Amino acid sequence: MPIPQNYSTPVRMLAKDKAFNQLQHWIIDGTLKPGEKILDTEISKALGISRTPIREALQLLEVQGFIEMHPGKETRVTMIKKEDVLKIYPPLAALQALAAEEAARIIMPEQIEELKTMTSRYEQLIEKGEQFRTMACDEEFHNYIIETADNPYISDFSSILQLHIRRFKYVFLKSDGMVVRESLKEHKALIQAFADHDSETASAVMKQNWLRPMNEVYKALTGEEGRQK
Amino acid sequence: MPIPQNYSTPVRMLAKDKAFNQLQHWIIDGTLKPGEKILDTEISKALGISRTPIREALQLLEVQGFIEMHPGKETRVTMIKKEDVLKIYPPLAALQALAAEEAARIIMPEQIEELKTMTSRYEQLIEKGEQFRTMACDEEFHNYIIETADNPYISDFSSILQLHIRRFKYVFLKSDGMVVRESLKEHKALIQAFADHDSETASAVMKQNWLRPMNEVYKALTGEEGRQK
DNA sequence: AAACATTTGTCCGTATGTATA
DNA sequence: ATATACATACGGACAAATGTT
Repeated sequence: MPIPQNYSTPVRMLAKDKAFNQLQHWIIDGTLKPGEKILDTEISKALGISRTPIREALQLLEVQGFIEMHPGKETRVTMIKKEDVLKIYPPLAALQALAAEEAARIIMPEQIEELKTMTSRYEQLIEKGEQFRTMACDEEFHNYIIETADNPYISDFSSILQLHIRRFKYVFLKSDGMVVRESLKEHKALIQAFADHDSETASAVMKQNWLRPMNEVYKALTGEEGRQK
Repeated sequence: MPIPQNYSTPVRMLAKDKAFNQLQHWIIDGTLKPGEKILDTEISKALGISRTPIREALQLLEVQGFIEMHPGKETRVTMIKKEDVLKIYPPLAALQALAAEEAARIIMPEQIEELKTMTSRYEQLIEKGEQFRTMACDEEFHNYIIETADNPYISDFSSILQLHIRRFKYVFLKSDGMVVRESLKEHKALIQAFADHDSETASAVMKQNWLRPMNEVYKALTGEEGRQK
C-alpha cells in the first residue's frame, strides 16, 4: 500500500507567515511601491486575515528595512534611491568575503567537487544564454559557500541584503538578471583558493565578485563610475 | 519665564517598546537565562501589559536571535555556547572594518579631531583604571566611526552583533568589561589612517581591533575550563 | 478651537494545536 | 488511545492618538 509519506508541511501555515511572505514579495517586485502608504485594515481585508498577524508581519518587515512604521501616524514602504546600491552591496561583499575566508579553512574535498559541478553547469548555462537559470545557479553557488561557512549571523544578514538587492533591481532595472562572463572566472578562482585553503585570496576574489556587479549596475543607471577599488 | 523646553519624550512610550526593551535587557544581563522557557501570559502579568504587545516584542527578539519561537509549541531564550564567540566577532569585525574603510574615504578634518579628543580621554581613563568608563568611551569611539560611514545596513547589523557580545560576556564572564592597553595603540593607528585617507590600513587595523579581543575572550574561557577539569 | 473621521495601539476572549496523564 | 490541561495563534472590539474640517 502506497503510503503518502512526506505529506509535506508538518507545520501549519501560520497566518502571520502567509502575510509576511505575501507582503515581502509585493514590496520586492514593486507591486507595493516605494513610499506607498500601507493600511493594515486594507491588507487585512485583502488577504482575509485579521489585523493582528498583519501587524506582526509588518513589524518584521520593518526590522528588515522594507517598511517604516511611525507609531500612531502611518506605515509606509521605505523609499529607495539609485545611490542606495552603493550602500547595500559593500556590506554584503564584506560578509560574503568573510564566508569565503571561513569556508577556505574548513571546506572538505567533496564540497569542492560539488562547487566544481555547479560551476560547470554555470558555464553551460551562460553558453546557452539561459539568463534566468544562470542567475539561479550563481545564487546556488554563493549559498553553498555561505552554508559551508556555517555561521548563522553571516547567513541571516546576507539573505536580507540579497533581498534588498533584488528589490533594487526590480525597481530600477525592471528585472532581476544581469550576469556577466567575468563572474565565471572569479568562481573558478574561488574554487582554486578553496583547494589551496588560501583564505586571503578567497576573501579578495569573493569581494570583487560582488563589487564588480555593483559598479556595473551603478554605471548602467547613472553613467558614472561607482567606487573604484 | 522659564519655559520647560525640551519636555523630553514627544513620542509616547509604546507598550510594545517597553516590553521589548525590558525583555532584551533581561536576556542580555542573564536575568532570563539561555534555554529558559518564556510564557507570554507570565511576562504579560509581570509587566502589566497585555499579551499582544508582548508577543510583538518577542517576535522582534526572535529576529535578533535572542529567543526561538516554535509555533504552537513553546518560546525559549536561545542557547549560547562558548564557541559562539568565534561566530559573533568575525562578522562584526568585517562590518566594522568596512565602516572604517568607508570612513577613511569621506571623513572630514573636524571629525578626526573629535576622534582624537575621544582617544585622549580613552587614554586617561585607562590610566585611572576606570574600567566601566573606559569601555563606554571605546564604544563611543566605534559608534562615531560607524556614524561617519553613514550606512544603515552596517550600523543596524553591527549593533545587533554588539548586543550578542554583551550577552555573551554577561553569561560567561559575569561582567561586560575587559579592556586592554593594546586597543589604545590601534585607535591611534586608525586615526592616522583616517588622516591619510588610507582605507586599506584603516580596514586592517579595525579588523584586528575586534579579532584581538575575541581571541582573548576565547583563550580566557578555554583556559578556565582547562583548570576546572 | 472643537468635534469628526481615520488609523493605529491595546486588550481579551476563543479556537486550535501540543504535550502530559 | 483518550481525555485533560495548557500554551499559543488569531479574531474582533475598544481605546488612544493624529490631522482635518
